[in-house]
Amino acid sequence: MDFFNKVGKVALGSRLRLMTATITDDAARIYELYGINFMPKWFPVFYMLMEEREITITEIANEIGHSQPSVSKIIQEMITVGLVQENLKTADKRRNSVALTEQGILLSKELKLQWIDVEAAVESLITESNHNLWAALEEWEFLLQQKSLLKRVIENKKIRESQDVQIVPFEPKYLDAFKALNVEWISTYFEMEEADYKALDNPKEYILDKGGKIFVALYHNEPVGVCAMIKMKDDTYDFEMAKMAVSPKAQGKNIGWLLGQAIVNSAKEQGAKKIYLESNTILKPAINLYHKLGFQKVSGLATPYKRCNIQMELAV
Amino acid sequence: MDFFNKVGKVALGSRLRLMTATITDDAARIYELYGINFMPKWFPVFYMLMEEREITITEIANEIGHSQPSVSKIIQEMITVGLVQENLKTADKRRNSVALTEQGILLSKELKLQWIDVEAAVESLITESNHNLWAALEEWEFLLQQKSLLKRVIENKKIRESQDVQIVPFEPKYLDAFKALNVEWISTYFEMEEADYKALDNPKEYILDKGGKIFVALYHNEPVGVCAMIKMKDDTYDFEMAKMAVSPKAQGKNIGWLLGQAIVNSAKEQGAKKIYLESNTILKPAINLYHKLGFQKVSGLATPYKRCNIQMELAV
DNA sequence: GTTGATTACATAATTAGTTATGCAAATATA
DNA sequence: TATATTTGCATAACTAATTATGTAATCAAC
Repeated sequence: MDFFNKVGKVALGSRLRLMTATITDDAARIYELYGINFMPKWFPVFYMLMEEREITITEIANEIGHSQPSVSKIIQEMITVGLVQENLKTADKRRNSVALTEQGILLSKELKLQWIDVEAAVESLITESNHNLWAALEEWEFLLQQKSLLKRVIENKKIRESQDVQIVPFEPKYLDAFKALNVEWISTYFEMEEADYKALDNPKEYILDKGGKIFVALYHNEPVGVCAMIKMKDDTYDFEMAKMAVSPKAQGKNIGWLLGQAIVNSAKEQGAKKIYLESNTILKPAINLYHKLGFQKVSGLATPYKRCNIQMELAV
Repeated sequence: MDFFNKVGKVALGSRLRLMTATITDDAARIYELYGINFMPKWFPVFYMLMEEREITITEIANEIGHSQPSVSKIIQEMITVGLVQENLKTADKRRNSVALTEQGILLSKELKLQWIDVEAAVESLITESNHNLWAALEEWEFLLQQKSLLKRVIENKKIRESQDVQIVPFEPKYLDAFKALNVEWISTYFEMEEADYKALDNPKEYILDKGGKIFVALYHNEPVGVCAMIKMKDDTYDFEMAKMAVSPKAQGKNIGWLLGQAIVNSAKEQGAKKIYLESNTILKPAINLYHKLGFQKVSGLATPYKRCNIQMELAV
């Protein structure tokens, strides 16, 4: 298809669909050719019955990767043409144990001959081709099980969008954003406290003038994330990472990571040894991010915040 | 899937179906992720509209390999959500020329970003894998267009079944079969003639004793095909190939070819130079077979048969 | 030993496509 | 130029799957 070369690999799904359709169409004609009264869609179920002699519907579904209702219907169809018998006595009355009838067993012998020919035809296609479709499918099943297409796309989205994110130092024009972004999440999960108002209303006095820094994340030149590093008077810690906030509208763009990295790098440049932070375990994505940045849990330090139930540190 | 390794390549269709399902399922979730109100199945149609600006439904269908009703429905769905407009004035009033609306064009810009991410994800899968699924699909589309799976299976069936066919020399016990098989086809297409009865009733006298031969094709030890080589008194030709008959029940097993080969080989062994035959052009498969065996059309020879309207020869 | 959760299955509703059919417009043909 | 054929499309009917839902049987936990 010329179409697919034009469109590119986004059309993988469509291309697969078409290939599937051509193959199954031919499959139907092949059964006709052999004069066998058999529907292609019965194949995987029938095959399981050939192998297992007696098996339940759910077992078949799990094995062949169909839904249970799908197998249920196929079994019913095969019962009406006399290939399968059901309700073989089992202890568990919910289970519907099914098996081939005499006629089914007879048919399986005919089918085996046909499958030899089909297998040979597919083999010949594989031999003729440079790219092994069968092997590719097997490999892709594995790769997609490891990490789904969705996950892979999310990753790529993050990377692409984080390229549009700029991390810049604080300027007075970001004063409102610094407060608003923090108030947004704090008041969603907790309550604003005295210490919050101090820092958010007077960042110059409480953060910058004391040797701290604030970074702002811009997405398309809009401030969508902020984070502060506050100079500590402590012996062990040089800076506290605090007031990190990312707008919900801009989530999934790696912004937290980029802000955290900016803080850590800046601390390094200033010769810091250790960074400290306080948080709450209900903020799972945040805790996750801190872990990724390298922070480790510590305990026992004094804090002015009620909402703090976890403390972490990072040796720069 | 363990199932597919157990079953083997007959299950290619099923395996493709499952892969298609997983990919399209994820595709739907990807659109959700980007907050785009767009159905995966719209994709190929929408893409064509992006490329072509104005295009008819049948044109789209042909290009993307869908049926026309499928495109028709998709277009209608996209019209109801305001992405597409229809019935742009054309000279030909049957045609329904469609195009993106302003809103559609706007959406296409969002979609392009998403497709970049999907393309990158597929690319990464291709890089991670040894077997290139995309390339395999392209190659298989080509190979199947050259020769469909059905045709390939038919070929394999012929080969397998012709292995069960034995070509043996005539024996008295095949006398009835020799006559019956010939009467069957002659009386279907023509009328039995004087010369037919002579040869079929007394093959010993009219064929074998004069230095000719008869071969019988056995399928599961049943005589299902016959063919005679009759010694000719002519200067140019050594033998006439005649009375070839294959039971309709045993067609498609290459039996004609095997009988013909037996005749040709036997003629060679006896040092023959040229073989002759008579036939009728309404027997297309037979004429085809003679061509494959190497026979060429000649003309102008006398014949006792009314039904003869083509004469052929083979230089051994 | 009752109650709640889980399991096995059937049935119903939905989905994304397909063929089949019908009709009007356009084209070919006698 | 009348008539037959072809084309473009919509609509209907069907297909092969899916999710959603309901129900009886079984298992688990107090």
